[in-house]
Amino acid sequence: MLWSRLFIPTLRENPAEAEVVSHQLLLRGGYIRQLGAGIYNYLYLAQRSLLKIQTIVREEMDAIGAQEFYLPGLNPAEVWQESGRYDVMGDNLFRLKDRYGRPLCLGMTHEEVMTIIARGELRSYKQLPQIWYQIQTKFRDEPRPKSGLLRVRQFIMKDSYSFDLAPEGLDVSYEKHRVAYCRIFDRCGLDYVAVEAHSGAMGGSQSQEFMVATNAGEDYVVSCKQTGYAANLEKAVSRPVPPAVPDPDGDLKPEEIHTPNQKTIEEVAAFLKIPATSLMKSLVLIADGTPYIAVLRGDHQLSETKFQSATGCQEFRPAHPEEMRQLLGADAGSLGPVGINGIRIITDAALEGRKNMVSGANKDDYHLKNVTPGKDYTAEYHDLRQVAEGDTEVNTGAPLEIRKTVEIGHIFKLGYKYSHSMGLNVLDHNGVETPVIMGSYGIGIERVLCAGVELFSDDNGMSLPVSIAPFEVVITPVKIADAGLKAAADKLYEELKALSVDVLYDDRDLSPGVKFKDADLIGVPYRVNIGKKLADGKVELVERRTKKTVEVPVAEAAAAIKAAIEATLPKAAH
RNA sequence: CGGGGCGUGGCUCAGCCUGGUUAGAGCGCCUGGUUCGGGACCAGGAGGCCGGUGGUUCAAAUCCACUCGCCCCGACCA
Repeated sequence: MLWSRLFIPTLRENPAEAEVVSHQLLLRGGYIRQLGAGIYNYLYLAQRSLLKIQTIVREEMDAIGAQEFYLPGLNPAEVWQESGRYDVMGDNLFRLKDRYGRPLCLGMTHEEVMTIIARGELRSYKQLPQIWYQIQTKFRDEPRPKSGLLRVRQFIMKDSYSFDLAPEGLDVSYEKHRVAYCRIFDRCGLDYVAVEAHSGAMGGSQSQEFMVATNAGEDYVVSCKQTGYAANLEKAVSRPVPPAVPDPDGDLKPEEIHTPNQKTIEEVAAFLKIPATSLMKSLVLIADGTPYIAVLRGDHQLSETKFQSATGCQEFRPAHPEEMRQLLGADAGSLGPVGINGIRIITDAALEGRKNMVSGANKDDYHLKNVTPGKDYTAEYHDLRQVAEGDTEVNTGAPLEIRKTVEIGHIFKLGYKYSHSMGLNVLDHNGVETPVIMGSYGIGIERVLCAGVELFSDDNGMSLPVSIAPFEVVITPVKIADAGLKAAADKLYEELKALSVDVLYDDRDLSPGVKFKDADLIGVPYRVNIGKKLADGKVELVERRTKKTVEVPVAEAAAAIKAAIEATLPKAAH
């Protein structure tokens, strides 16, 4: 492609609205333009990259025997009503009406539609397993679109669905996807981790997220370099930092102590001159209308997802001040689990075995010392604690790391949720109607691009992996008006095209600095400078990411570039 | 939905508090010329109903009200 003929509107300055790196660079590099909040135009460069990503996804999905469909983004409301998600999704689902007033919605995913196809056509176990996928635009009315292409209201997603007769079959389909996803993200040149994930409101048992570490992300991943353990913070488990001081010995009885105006853990700890690890934190929560008390070590944080799993509730919130007073007779700051009747108390497992700790006394300005969980109140232990900095791996005690990440893919075992709610059954070997077990697997196409940009950029712009860069190489004659340079560039351009290299030819009549800056900005992985060294029959081959420059004879340039590109591209699966 | 910020040529921003000639700058863009190894230089030029509506005033980019849009934090998020 001739750069002079292309629409690549690069920007010298960062647009004011862009905060995260990928957003800034995609805007500056002329990849995208915003149309509205969370709605973007993908211009030529973005489209080229996204198509390359999609091609990789297709090849790897096809390689595991998945079949590509294309399903509507516009769905009748009944489809979603049937599964119950029309209500569950709330405002996240875009809803509209047709001219006759019939309710429709825009698909966020396609479990329902796929299930409808399946239940109409899959009749026998002989037709299983099936893996169906599509690459489609999805819509979500995000409460807060942000971070450029990372959280948007319209985006492209590869979603696939597996249908199996039995859990063992699902295990196979799931594993196929896991392997395919690794191949896809490897081929896209990303550094990622597959982590254990919370299965969420979707139901289902096992679930893994593919995460890329970046500050632009919104998820946290806990990982261990030594053991390879990796999990979403929502689900991660760890060994807490041991208590700062040992618990007082003896079979002591709870005893009130006056703690005037000492409310927060820090205040109480300072006042009593004991570390936060010797305190108990009591939280009053209203889950699906029922009050609960969650008890944790003073320095620990409640994990919302773990609390939800422990109680099995749909949603919960902290109790209002009046509710706390009404239920426990004291304000937040003096609450504790001792002497409570009729409220379920859930204690974090980190308190198991502790004794003679300090908790609130359920009496303003008083705390209790010598509280022993399980003795002074009934302790029902659950893992409620969010993993914190400094924790160590459960089994080995190896150090854990907490990193901010962005989710680029998710695979999970759906189970029978849709088969049951929507009636997807087949006849098994014995002619008995059996519900089909499903899996669901997604990849955010734009997020793969964003992750590539986030991962690989410097002050000059992006340096995308070869496999997803819009072009593989850019030819930059230093001075296009120089007939000799132009002739050499023309020739190299033709040679590279003949070798099927994705080549961009910067034939613009601009000063070299501008062309170098632009090339660096849009992130083309290789650049060939054709300039004064041509007098010696040489051109420069520059690697964008490392800035490494080698001189090669013009005649060998095309082959050298081809070889460099080949060397970086992992092969497709078959 | 709660909190904060911002809307002025394509981009980045100044001007607004303290109303008053023709609304500015840099970058970009167009024309001509000189340049040509990391965002060149000279000369000339085009481009803005100051987000919208209503109000106050002799007079509004500037003050007031409403409204729309965008960004950020929080809440939320298969």
